[in-house]
Amino acid sequence: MASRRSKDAATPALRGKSSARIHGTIAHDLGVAIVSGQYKPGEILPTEIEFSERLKVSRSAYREAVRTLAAKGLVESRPKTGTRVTPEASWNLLDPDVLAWFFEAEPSPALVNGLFELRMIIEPTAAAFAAERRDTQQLTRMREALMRMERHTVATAQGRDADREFHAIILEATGNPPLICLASTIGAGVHWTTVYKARKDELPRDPMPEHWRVFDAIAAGGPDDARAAMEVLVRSALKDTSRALGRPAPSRQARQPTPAA
Amino acid sequence: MASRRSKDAATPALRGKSSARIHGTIAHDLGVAIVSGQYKPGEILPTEIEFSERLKVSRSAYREAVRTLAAKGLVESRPKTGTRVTPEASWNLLDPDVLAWFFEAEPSPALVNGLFELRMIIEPTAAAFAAERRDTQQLTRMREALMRMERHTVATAQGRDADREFHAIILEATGNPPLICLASTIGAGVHWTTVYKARKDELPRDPMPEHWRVFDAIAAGGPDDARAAMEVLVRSALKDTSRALGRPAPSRQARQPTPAA
DNA sequence: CAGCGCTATTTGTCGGAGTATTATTGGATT
DNA sequence: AATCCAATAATACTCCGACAAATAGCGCTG
Repeated sequence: MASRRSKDAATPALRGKSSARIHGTIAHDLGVAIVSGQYKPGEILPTEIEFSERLKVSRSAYREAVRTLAAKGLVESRPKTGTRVTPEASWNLLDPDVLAWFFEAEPSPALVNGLFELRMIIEPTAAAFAAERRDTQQLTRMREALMRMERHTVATAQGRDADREFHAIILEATGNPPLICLASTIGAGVHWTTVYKARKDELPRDPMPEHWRVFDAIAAGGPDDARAAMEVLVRSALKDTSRALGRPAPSRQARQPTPAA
Repeated sequence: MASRRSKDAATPALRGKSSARIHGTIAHDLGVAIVSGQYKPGEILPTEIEFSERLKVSRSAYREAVRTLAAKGLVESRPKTGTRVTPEASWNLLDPDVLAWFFEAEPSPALVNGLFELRMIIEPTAAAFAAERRDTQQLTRMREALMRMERHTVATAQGRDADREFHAIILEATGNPPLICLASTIGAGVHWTTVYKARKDELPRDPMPEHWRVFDAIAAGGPDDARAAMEVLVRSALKDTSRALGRPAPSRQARQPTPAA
């Protein structure tokens, strides 16, 4: 797939954040190209001079983009050798940007399945911790998030945001810094739950009762109840999506890394 | 051959390992300064020109270092405003470098405690998955790691490396990409288990029997046994260190009911 | 008082020149 | 023949100086 930034700087969709900068867009585009397999692990990118000229940007901007990717473990630069795509094992999957880049294309079933397993591992215990440690303000924010989710439904972007926020506040309420950092990872799993469910079922089951049960248990300060309620929630989410995952996704055959001149 | 690891921590000019590049050392030093609280969240760094001159490096090199830190969520740069240290919530704690920077100074008890809780959450289930999914080669590597750990003991750096490797192979054997990425995080927890244990107990308990029991269960393909054995292992590690941390062990059974109304 | 354009400041981008590092090669040595 | 070592060449790394773009804050204007 050719890069969308042709010779003329069209600046199509504004990413909203700081991606307006050139080094940011290069990092984004190159990052997506790498995680989508367009550049494979072990492969060596063109030299800085050649690639920056091809992209019509200065070497400085290109180098800063590569520095960003190197910080996330996607590439490794050394003199004489060049800049090489690192093996997937060293990619920092937990980085919010890397995860987002994965989901910009259709993510691999292994990754989506891994995220669900991670939810199953993390969230019940996190809910139990949250039941013991949450403060009243967090409780209020959880309630508001669920009410927003109920009002907008998960069919809308606002409803899905509220869903993610509810799960994020639970992690925040654990007071555990590493767990809090997993919010974006868990959030990605939560998001794709609804995507797969909407794709598969014409009449999706209402997710609100399960969510309210988790909330009630956390509000009541019952860690065991919270754990059980969250287990039910995640398990049903897993069930909703496992069939969608069992079926092979629309196959996209291996494409050559055509260096479109 | 083994002469490369003459890392002197007190050599400002000579950074060990592969970060001989200037932008790498600047990123490292600034990163450590930030996570250790020398620059606090919300604070604005000196301008690029001033800081790069103070550090006696070019603006380009300094900018690349900042780009690395921004990729890890530690800072945020905007024209006119400058480069600001972001709130801790947006720091990517799961990034191996960030975690290492934390541990270069004495990490906060909240972080260390959080890592142990994370181990408690992740590792038992990971061991169960590993018992079902490991291949024979991974089994061999686990055995070799444990034998190295036994030979060198955790009093040596080699023994501790072998310990971390054993836990990493278990995560790898789950086949779950996000879990595999957590290896460095879990590894940090494993490492600090031994540090705190050595600091507290004059005659540390032998960790090998527990490790071998986990291995045997994984080798036998018994997920429930593996989970139980790993729970014993992590729980005793948690017990060893909770006193050193000066916090009551967060065992949820012994935990008192919620103080919140 | 509110809105709005101006300005100053800071990061962002650019091009070029020279340096440091290192994979490779080929020759000298054993 | 195999091994070691020095020269080589390719590449990223560093530095410099200038200009462009963005924007927070201020002062002007209505």
